[in-house]
Amino acid sequence: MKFQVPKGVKEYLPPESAKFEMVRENLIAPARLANYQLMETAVFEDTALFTSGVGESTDVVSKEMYTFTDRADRSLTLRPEGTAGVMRAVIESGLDRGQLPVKVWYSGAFFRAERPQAGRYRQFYQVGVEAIGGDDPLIDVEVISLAVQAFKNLGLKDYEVQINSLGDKPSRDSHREALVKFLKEIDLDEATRERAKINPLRVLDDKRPEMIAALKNAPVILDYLTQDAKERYLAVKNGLTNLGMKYIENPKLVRGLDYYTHTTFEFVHHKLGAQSGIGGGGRYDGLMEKLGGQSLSGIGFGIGVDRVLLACEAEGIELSPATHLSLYLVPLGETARTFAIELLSNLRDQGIRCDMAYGERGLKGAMKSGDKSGAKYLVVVGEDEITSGQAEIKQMSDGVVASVRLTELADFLK
RNA sequence: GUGGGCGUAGCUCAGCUGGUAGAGCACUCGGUUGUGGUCCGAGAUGUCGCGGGUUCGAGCCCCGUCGCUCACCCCA
Repeated sequence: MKFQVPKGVKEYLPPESAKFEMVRENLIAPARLANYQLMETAVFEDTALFTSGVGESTDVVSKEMYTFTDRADRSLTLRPEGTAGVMRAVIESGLDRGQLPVKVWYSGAFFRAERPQAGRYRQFYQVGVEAIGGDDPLIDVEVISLAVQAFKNLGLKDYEVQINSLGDKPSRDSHREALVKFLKEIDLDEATRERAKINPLRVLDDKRPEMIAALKNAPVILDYLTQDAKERYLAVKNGLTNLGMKYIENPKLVRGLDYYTHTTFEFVHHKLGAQSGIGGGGRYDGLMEKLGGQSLSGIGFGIGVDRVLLACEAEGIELSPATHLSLYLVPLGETARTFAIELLSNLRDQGIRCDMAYGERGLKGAMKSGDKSGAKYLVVVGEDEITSGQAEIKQMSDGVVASVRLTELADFLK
């Protein structure tokens, strides 16, 4: 039996894994600077959390969940998204009874049982933030700006920020009424008619050219916003403009999860294939209450680490690891090997990144591995060096050699 | 769930109208008993995805199957 990685799971192995690490760190950094704190929540949850939180009618819940039964016959599901779990944990722990807003970030694997494709995996990685318990439109601005800042730090350019407002309940209700009426008058295929019945809003999201044409004059929610919703949307847009952030209004932007209200946004990259959304999110007033908590609003985003990595590659962005090996030791003989491992341990104690040639290899072979390790310096340690305490340290880039006392190696490398 | 493309060495791939399996890179050792990268030499590695069929003979043709991949749907 030859085992292989489960279908649709993308693994990151060295040396490419260094790029993944870089991307993830860059996505997290702006959130840390803005006082968001880490939240590490359950990877699997009670299935009902997602069916009621994310919404029965969504594709995610209706056909993409990894659901299983445990030994006590509980129905559990591998998390397909991050917000519901975070909300559950906040309510459960009472974090929302302290100072507001609660600002948290998370990073980890999520699971959806879809047919794999470029940039779409069954196990994928997201970095997300949530700001819970604050109605200030400036929080919406902050959340969007965190993502934009992260993209900027990475050097991403060829993408756009799309925004829309889904309004509050009264806005949605009157728009829904108009939309249903509109949809009744045009020709729809079976699947779309079905979707229209469950959640007409999502019909607008159709990307097929003929549907886009048919929906050209469909009522858009922006025309049905209540005064209040309109003002709040305007405040968000003004906030973005004040920060010098470019965005494109997309009145048909409807996100795939049911809990969104008011501000919604999506980051779309231009050089990816069909899966061009590198992140997205929005406001979710009402979600917490629906999950059994108090009535607090919230807003957050999820950014796909896998897709941002692909986007960086598509733009030709160099993602080299920030730190590399500074010293490589080549021991000659058994005594030297024992000496070397001890020396390594001391150096690492002082924060030096170092490695050595293990095994009994010829000098040439050991030098070669030193070369490939990418270390900045190399030191050969044999009987002579151990007795004299003096060694030659070689700079690998140009072969220049200097003399150094072994006891002063750490200082030399710092 | 539906459709297209592709499965040959660790990796990237070649392999003619069917004739008995190859290159480059990487790896190990040596040329140089204590100094890498270049060069030269040597070595190791394959159930040609799997199963069946046609044939004297199949990596190549046919059928099935599994996997990967891209796209639809949808999303990170």
